[in-house]
Amino acid sequence: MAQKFQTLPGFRDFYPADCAARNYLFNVWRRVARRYGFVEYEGPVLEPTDLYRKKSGNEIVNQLFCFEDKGDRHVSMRPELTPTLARMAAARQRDFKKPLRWFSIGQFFRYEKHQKGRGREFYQFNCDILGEESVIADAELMALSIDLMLELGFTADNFRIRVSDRQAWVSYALSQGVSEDDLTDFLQVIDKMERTPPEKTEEKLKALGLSLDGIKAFIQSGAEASDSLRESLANLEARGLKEYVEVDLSIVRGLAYYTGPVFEIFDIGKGMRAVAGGGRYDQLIGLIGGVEMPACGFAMGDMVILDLVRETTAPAAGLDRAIEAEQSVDVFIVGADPSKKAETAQVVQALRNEGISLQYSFSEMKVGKQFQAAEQSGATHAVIVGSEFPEVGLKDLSDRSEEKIAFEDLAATLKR
RNA sequence: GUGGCUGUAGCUCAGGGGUAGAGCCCCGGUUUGUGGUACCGGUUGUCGCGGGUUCAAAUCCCGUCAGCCACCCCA
Repeated sequence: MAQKFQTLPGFRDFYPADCAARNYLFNVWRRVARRYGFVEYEGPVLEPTDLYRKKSGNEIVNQLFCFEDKGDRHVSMRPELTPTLARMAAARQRDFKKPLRWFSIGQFFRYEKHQKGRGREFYQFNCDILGEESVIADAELMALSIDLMLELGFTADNFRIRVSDRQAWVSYALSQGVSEDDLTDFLQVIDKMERTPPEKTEEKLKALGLSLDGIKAFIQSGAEASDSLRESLANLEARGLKEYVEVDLSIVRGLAYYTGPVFEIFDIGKGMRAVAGGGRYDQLIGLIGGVEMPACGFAMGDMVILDLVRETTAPAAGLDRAIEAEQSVDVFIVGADPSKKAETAQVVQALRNEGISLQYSFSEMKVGKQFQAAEQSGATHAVIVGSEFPEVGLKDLSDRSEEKIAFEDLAATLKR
């Protein structure tokens, strides 16, 4: 009895339809990034574990795919790209004109329990602007993330980008007498406020010398709370993107390293899942790479967004079309005369040389079967190579019309 | 890490102590140069794995592994 193998927990097989879906998403990511003038880069999949310790502390090691290599090095499959980006940008920062507009599409690994929208292996689109202090850079990333959603077929009915400003909270807290050392704790309370009972939040705020009412009033103040929010909002409005944007100061994002505007894209509806998120992190490159450089960026993973695409009618239709197109050919060659095998091969290669994608049957098959296969191949046309060669039949598979045509005119006719 | 649900054909699932089932998919055929429908036929299972109870276990019990979902976390 053969041993049965299956994928490791949290890992996925990509059958052709899955790969087609993934490619569709990658193409959208890449197309929109290019439209914004971003250039693609990539880093190693395996990095020293310390690279991630430095940024996020020791607890993070629990969620890393880490091990010792044969040279006794402590290494990790990358759980994210930002530390790699910080290292790369810092190492050769003099080589590039500022600001850098870099994006990347890659695979990441986290040793976590597998559940909906989350695996141990996933793909992520990362998009960062480095060496730019202007809040217009933040707005540019927000606009880009909105365009990703629109490009996938979503509308204002499906999603919102919720924007906030960590700096506004820091200023508020300091003005209320919160000490520098308590800032991280304070931001965490705000971050968890939505899913924590009010009494508990109140209790924690009291310990910091704050009141829940005061916090609520501050959240109510919205964009008035921050100059950079007002500015980025005005920019997005000028772009005609206002309907997608919502100021929500309750968003601060879990990560400690954000220093300014932060944003998340949420689906509208019961789930309210975050499909993308990011913000400004002006200290991180200095911390990791030793070169002070302001920066902002965001990321979008493949799992939640593809779930959402599949659950939403118009985007799902676009995805399905792409999946079908990727698995189809233009033409199917029907061999109607077994004695014309050489001629069939000649036709096959001649058309492919013209850039036409095609399939044909490798083994002898009844003509009826071949048309069935042609149907399933997604081809729009069938070319029948038979005893009349070099005259061939060109059949339009959708309306079943057929014409006789000289082989030498075939490619040109098909490319019309 | 914690909890709930589920594991039967490639897929979706029914059956619930006594001969292993359906639909879909796949393959072949319906008289040999024309396809989507229809009809006929065919392949596929240690009923997740291990143990226990029983004359008898896919079925009941225990364990284990895996999957899904939620919590935690989310770079």
